[in-house]
Amino acid sequence: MTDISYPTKDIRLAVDCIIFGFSGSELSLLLIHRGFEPEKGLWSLMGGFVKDDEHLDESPRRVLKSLTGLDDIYLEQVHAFGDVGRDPGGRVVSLTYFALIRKETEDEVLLDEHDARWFPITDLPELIFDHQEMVKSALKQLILKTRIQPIGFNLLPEKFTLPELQSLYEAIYGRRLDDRNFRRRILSLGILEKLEEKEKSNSKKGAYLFRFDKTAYDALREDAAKMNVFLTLF
Amino acid sequence: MTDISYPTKDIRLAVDCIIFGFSGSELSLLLIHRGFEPEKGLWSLMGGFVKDDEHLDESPRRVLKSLTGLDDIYLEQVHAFGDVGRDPGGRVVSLTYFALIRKETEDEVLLDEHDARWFPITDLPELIFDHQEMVKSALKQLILKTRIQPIGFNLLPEKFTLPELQSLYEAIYGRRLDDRNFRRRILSLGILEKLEEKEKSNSKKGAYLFRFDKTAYDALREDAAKMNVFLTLF
DNA sequence: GCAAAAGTGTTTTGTCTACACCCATGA
DNA sequence: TCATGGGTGTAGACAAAACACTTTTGC
Repeated sequence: MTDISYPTKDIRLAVDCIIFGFSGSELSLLLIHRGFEPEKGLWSLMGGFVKDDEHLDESPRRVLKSLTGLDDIYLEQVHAFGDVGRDPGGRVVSLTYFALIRKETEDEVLLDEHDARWFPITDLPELIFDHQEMVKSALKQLILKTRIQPIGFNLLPEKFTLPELQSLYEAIYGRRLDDRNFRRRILSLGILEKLEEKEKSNSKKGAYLFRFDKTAYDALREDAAKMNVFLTLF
Repeated sequence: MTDISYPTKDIRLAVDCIIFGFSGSELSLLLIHRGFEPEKGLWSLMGGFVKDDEHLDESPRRVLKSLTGLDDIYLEQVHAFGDVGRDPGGRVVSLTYFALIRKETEDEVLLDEHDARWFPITDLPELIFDHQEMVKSALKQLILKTRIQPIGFNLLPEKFTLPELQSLYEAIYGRRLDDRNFRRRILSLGILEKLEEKEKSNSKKGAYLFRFDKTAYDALREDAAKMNVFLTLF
């Protein structure tokens, strides 16, 4: 939350966004520099108050649009934080959402205006209030969800290489994966469409580009649902 | 939510509890009969408004205490529901919590006073507002969580038999499990302490009682955490 | 021709599945 | 003695883990 007015003594409802991005081999978070008291100078999640006539899930969309210029962001509600006194300005209950965005699609000018910066998830600055805890729970949810739903693709360009995809999983899970096993596993699911093109910016040989095949995934998921069985992607 | 007053035009924050219980071989939900308009005569989740100076997680505890007389209930926050117009009485954002309680520990008199009744999860009555959706998401979370954390024990007495435990998992997952495989798997984790006593109410031979061994589980979980690896219970 | 990343296969190990019979006891 | 639920073992299928070398090509 960045809004500094706390008009009533009643509970106010805010949203805070944990914005994940990925590039190279690093998972990172978009944070904004807090230019006012309290806790001026620290960093915080992007947030805002929920409007009276606004659908809950619209609220983070509006906030993200204002920060990045982007629509169509993958968003998932994480948790409501409501300790009395968590926000020194009054009783604010904050709903957190994590967002997955494709870095380099965001609007640099808007980011600058908000004094926003990307930080590697492994090296975050000090955050205001309970935002550290919010990040932690969002990351946990991202990890769990990634295992069972193909949401990671929202962090990659539409076309991506297998080494890129592997790096992403490694960044999310925080551990190295065996390339051969990774390939075999992810390809065996049949949810990746191999393209003819190669991406040559990372190597001389070039790596084949793939695209996520939503239709194939939906079929896979339906099969699993029919048998009341758990689907694990990786 | 059962409170019928909506004092302001601003967003009000409520909690609704999805109360799971287990007995025999059935997972069930505790619902209350709605005695006033709108939607009088239907059934609803137990709920209430969050108080101005109340810690969020305290709110469902208070609500549950008033309904069942119980403290020390396993509670987990699920999701915030905030469609504009989801509650015809005003803008109410409702936070849902699922609760796991040991049936037969609850206070019958209080339940009667609230016109509360247990319903099998497979055969629920019509619910008010979006409570159906709330139940669905809570059940989904229960299923997912059960796989990776030993929360099911909160639905069983402290001492339980393996057939009981298996029935519980079957009820939660909604499918039959092989007894031999179930036993092998759950025992191999080493998180159950076998007692000398037998429980004879379900069979002539009697089944050994077990107790959840939290210490062993914590050690197991820590090992998994160290290796950044996923822990699956069943 | 060499450095750097992409791509490929096999063996071993362990885990999950499927499946059928004996045991203990109260009635 | 029989009906009922509790308890056990094994073989085969499958999936995961471990592991090393070849390919391509820009420089």
